[in-house]
Amino acid sequence: MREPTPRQGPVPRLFDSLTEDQYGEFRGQGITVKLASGSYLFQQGDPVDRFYAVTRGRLKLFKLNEEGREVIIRYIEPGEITAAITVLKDAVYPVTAEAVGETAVLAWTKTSLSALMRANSDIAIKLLNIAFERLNDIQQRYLELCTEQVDQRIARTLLRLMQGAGKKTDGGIEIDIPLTRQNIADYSGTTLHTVSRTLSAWDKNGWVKSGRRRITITNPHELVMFTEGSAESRFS
Amino acid sequence: MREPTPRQGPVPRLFDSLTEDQYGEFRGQGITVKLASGSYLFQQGDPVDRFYAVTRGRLKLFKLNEEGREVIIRYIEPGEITAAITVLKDAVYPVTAEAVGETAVLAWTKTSLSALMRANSDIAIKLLNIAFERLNDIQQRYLELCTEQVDQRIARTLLRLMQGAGKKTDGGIEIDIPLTRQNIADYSGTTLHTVSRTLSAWDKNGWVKSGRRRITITNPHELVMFTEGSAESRFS
DNA sequence: CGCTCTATTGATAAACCTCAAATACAGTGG
DNA sequence: CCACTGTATTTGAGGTTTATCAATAGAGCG
Repeated sequence: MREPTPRQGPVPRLFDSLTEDQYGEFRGQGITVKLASGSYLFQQGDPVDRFYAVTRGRLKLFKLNEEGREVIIRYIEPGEITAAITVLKDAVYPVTAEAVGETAVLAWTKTSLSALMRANSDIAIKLLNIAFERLNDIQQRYLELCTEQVDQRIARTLLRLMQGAGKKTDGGIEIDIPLTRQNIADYSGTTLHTVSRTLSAWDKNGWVKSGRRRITITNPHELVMFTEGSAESRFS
Repeated sequence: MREPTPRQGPVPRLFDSLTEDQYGEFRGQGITVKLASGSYLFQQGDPVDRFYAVTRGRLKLFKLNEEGREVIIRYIEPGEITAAITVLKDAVYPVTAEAVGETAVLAWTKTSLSALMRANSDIAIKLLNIAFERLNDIQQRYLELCTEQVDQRIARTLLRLMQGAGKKTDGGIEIDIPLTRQNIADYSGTTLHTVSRTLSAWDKNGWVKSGRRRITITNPHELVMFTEGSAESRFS
């Protein structure tokens, strides 16, 4: 009995505990927003007003420092949510959300989510779970940034992107996001030049194939070995 | 009408929404654990079984990488909680918690916290708030680690420690935690040598006074300016 | 007073960034 | 189909930051 609105994407994991009726009703309260590639859903410093679930495309969440350098916090894939802090308090978004490719999101107001939380206590638990997962992820990456060399971090970045947006092709697993060298640098904590050099080396190695805004991981296993292997197996 | 158990420290902010009776009852279900300085409350990889609030002293939360390098995630001060993920699922601790100085914590079981959450729905909200705060904090530090130079990060580390554990003295604000240069390095993402050199310079500057395991910030204002000032005002 | 842990400081080296220039690529409009 | 344009990528050279290595000095403790 879902489908009071036409199906527009995966059901966000947040709503796993809802019945189809409950989800249908809640979904009906949300507004679909279509975003052109590169447009901002919200920006760092804006007052928080909505809570979002991505249904198509993806969002890049990033922070800018004072000098305008961009650091990518994470990509929000279809079925994932963002800006959940909306429910809790008046705040400002701590990050900017930019659409990567043609993207659609569902947007709900503060009040609508609060009502849902009151009606279904599992939602708060689920939100808490998601928050802890993200805390874990960023803490792990913080560790890596502190202790690992740049090529190891780039390898990890590719594997993470593969995890979230990998598409099996005959040549390997393609990362289904148009990514520039700069984007990968912003995700790995380095510069586009270093990323370019590293990918070139791995291209020759046969670990990845990459072109303009396109990366295919041809040998995920070696890449994993490289992230684990503590520096002895640096490529020659 | 609190005090079914003797008062042993501040009421954790998590419990703000409880009445004194409710808090008293819940507190009665917790067990006080005393920790000698340097002992571990739990370790990275242990199965999660308890949820804790610090009542005296403090906990250092850190992660170790494969080579044994330590990275400090945060300090848990009296009145703060940790290991809240306990309530949610079977997991392993993603960090190690070590007592810094003589430390006391209250420990509750999974079931006891779950019961409280069912009885008082504000607890889940409060937990969510705390999780978001910590997410924010680590994301901000992740940004800083990506974009700032080491002396700027050390300055920020000192200011953060001052915020959490600063004690006004006649000479300035003393950080009331015994910290080695290595500790500060582990919190700033650098080495003890670099920290030592930097603190020496700032000692000559008159910004801080530091000795063995002891740091006093004599000029917080200049230190703040330094974190904001984008590199032009590097000390001579 | 010797032992251990911590801190300081210098010298050296490595990793990586910055700057610069050339090249490749994908559209676009003629 | 092709030249044109803007963006993305590659690659080299050189410099800076910061880690590493090594040696010494100081502080606290039994």
